[in-house]
Amino acid sequence: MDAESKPYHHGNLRTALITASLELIRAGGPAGLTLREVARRAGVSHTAPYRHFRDKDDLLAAIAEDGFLRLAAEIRRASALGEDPPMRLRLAGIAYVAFGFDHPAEFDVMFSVVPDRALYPAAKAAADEAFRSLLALTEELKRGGGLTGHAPDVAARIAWAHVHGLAVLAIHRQLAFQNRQDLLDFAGQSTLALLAGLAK
Amino acid sequence: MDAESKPYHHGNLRTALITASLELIRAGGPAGLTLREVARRAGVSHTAPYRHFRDKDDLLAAIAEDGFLRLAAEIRRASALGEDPPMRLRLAGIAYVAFGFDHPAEFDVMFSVVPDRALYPAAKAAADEAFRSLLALTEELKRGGGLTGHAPDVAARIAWAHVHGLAVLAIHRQLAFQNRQDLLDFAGQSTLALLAGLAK
DNA sequence: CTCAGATGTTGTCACTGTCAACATCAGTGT
DNA sequence: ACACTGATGTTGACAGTGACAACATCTGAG
Repeated sequence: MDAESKPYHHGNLRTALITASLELIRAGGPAGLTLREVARRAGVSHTAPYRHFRDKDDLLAAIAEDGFLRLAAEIRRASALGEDPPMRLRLAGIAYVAFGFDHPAEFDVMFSVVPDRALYPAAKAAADEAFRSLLALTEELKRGGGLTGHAPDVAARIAWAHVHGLAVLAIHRQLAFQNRQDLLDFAGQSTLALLAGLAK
Repeated sequence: MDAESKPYHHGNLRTALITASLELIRAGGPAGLTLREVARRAGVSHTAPYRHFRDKDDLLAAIAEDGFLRLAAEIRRASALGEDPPMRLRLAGIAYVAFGFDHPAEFDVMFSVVPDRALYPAAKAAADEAFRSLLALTEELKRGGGLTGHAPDVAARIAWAHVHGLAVLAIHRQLAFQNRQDLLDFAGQSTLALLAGLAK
């Protein structure tokens, strides 16, 4: 085929659809996402997406899954740079907030758009993996003596809620930060305070 | 008019529309909200809502405003029961989480559905009032010596993010609580740890 | 080299948000 | 007492949407 003619098959539609979806959500929020517009951007007919996703929610679940996998990777990457357990947990928390700030569209989809995660096992599994990355760090903290009075899984949920709230509020501009660095500095302070409290 | 005939004017449409909207969101999430279905439930034609709300977002903003006002009231009510500043702040935090758990539909709308709060001054004012209720408590905490190393407004934002994350994750069933009381107990533990950290 | 399954298209349907034009009512000024 | 004006509600229309069914095209396993 020459450069002008389009092949009947796209070749990489599924990925292209996810990419286009993220663009749309970034531009107009979750409400700005339209299967037909997604198809248009991928240069494909308005029902082509149904060959790759059962319905709109299924597409959102795929985006969420992808997001969780990348979040988990990001947490592990960042925490590995820390020199002791408290520092590793803090770096993980800051990475979480940074991920939310850097990928607000994915983040929104990951936590609020998908209706019932139980219906989307792949997305659920990815979310669980992200949580386990955090849990591993509180378990390590416990062993290192930096955690008294709380079980590691309790501490993991506390820490998760903490950074999650920060990320959500920052994304929706409730916290009036000027820039990314201000937010991350704030996350650093905030997680430090929480760690002090968890240590006793 | 007798009981069967409908008057031409509804009499209390605005309120009825908000009530019906909340029912719909509770049942089917924000995506389940449809202006036409709302109108149907209020027993009114499909364009009647436009006499009370500029468009769908305007209706959502009204729901958000109402929610923030009730949240602020709830925070003040609960915190007034505490005997010292740390306890008052803790009770406020628990009340925040309880509000999210008890009114998940409103909560969702308040924080994620309204696209740009700046366009809806009434909703923004209500949100600011809720935040000020929290800020008053951290200022009091500072005066009482329960807050070192952070300015009251920083502490207020940290506390807000903390309980907000808890509420959001609980609403979306990420935290696997069996019931309301488990969640509130958890919020109690969690805010205690944070307060300890903020005290130094 | 065939042909079955995977991938993409056309056409259609019920439903949605919104607008314009019109109908009815409630209350105020005289 | 009463007319009239603004507030409230209705009818009808339009373009855009998610989803389905029927059909077209391609690809690779045997």
